[in-house]
Amino acid sequence: MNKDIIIHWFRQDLRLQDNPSLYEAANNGLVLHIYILDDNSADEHCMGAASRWWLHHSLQSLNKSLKGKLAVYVGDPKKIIVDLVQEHNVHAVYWNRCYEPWRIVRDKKIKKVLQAHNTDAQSFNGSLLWEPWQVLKKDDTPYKVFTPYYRNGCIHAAVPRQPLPKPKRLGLYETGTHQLSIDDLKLLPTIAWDKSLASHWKIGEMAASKKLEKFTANRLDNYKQGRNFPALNSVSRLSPHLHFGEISPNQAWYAAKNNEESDDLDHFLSEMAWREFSHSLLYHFPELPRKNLQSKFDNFPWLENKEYLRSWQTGQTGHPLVDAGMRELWQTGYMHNRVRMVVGSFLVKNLLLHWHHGEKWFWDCLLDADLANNSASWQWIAGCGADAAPYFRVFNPSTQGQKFDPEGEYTRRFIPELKELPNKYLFNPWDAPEEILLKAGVVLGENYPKPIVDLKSSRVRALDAFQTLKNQE
DNA sequence: TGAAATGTTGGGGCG
DNA sequence: ACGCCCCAACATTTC
Repeated sequence: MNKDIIIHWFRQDLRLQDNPSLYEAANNGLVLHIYILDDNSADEHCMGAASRWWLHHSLQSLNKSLKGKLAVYVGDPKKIIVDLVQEHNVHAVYWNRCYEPWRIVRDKKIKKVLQAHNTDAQSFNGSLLWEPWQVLKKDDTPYKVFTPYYRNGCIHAAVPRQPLPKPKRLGLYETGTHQLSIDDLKLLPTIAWDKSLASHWKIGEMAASKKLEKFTANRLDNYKQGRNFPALNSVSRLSPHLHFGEISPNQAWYAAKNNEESDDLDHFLSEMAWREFSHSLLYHFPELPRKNLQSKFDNFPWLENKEYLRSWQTGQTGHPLVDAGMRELWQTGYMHNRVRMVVGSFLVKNLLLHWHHGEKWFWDCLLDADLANNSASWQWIAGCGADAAPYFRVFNPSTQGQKFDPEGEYTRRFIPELKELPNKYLFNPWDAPEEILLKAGVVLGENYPKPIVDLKSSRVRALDAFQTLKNQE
């Protein structure tokens, strides 16, 4: 009978480096490394299909780093962990905190039960630079505006923890009775739609570290400007790695800081801080994923229109930059941030569909789907969030295309049917003279859709809808 | 981390 | 030389 066994429960921290819980566990005894797939606690925010695909591969990678000793389970974590504690004389269970409201509720219960079993249960900070309860205004209420949150709150809070090394020994303990394999979690899709995803991503801690290294070494110098141009390779694309914890924000923060000071560096750090801000909002406003933070939006006259929604989801709106973004999402599990804003604005404003529809679709399709970031960002673009874009800030997808994809490289990459169309009409093919369309082999309504809404009138319609809220509140 | 409408200014054409 | 108009370029306001 071994009294020194500690469980490290992997959750959104699928890495060995800079893992506070794992570090503590490995320094104090034999470690039983576990992962539990819990599909029943999250209600409508059960993990989406793209995320499950990523998770499968990330677990494979982690298991390899653990020499095949990662024990995986499916079901209720409370029952599974309590059973393990009793069967193996585990004296402590450690994990890194997650901030989804359903997880907070669940984990609190587990902590209580473990304490009742005289088992030490400890949680650590492995996913955020600052804990949401540490960055508060002077009156102890949470910040609702980003700039003071970051400039006053974060910067005056304690500096983020320096990354921890990988533990010297992993203390790999095996239960001996364990049966399930990662394949048994059935995370991969039954129809093989994931082939195109695979060609775009390398998954796992090693790949994440390399990507961070390359980003901070080569590309940070043009980040501030370059991040607006979806055709460029100027953004980090670290978001899925961060979401699954293949890399920690602390690692990214300090890797970036090791470069010389610059506007680009500052901008990258502030983008990292947006991630912190979203998590803080979700923590302090647990209804963020469903409920408008500005309640006057509860009466917004959203449309219900299945055709609109379907066209948006499949990248068939007839507005090239919107369609390019939506097809990028479908094909790669990712969308460039500039384009996320454009498609978001288009859904909520030009199509007048509820932001929940966008939030749901992104949740299912994005490899970096993250409850805090996704909810906060949709509320931001819809105008109903805490520090949101004003509702009347309607993006014009044609103008945005001309500004941020001037050569059409990004748009043509995902809409090959418009490949031959000259730049002048790439973002407004409906204005192109007949002979130019003919020459480019484009037949609107046949091989590329006619626009499902007119930009000018749909913008006016959106502003009118917004006006109806004016008298309230 | 908007875009369109409206206002202002200043240069050039022209009577 | 002058006033007038036009309009591009830029600034400000509004949604």
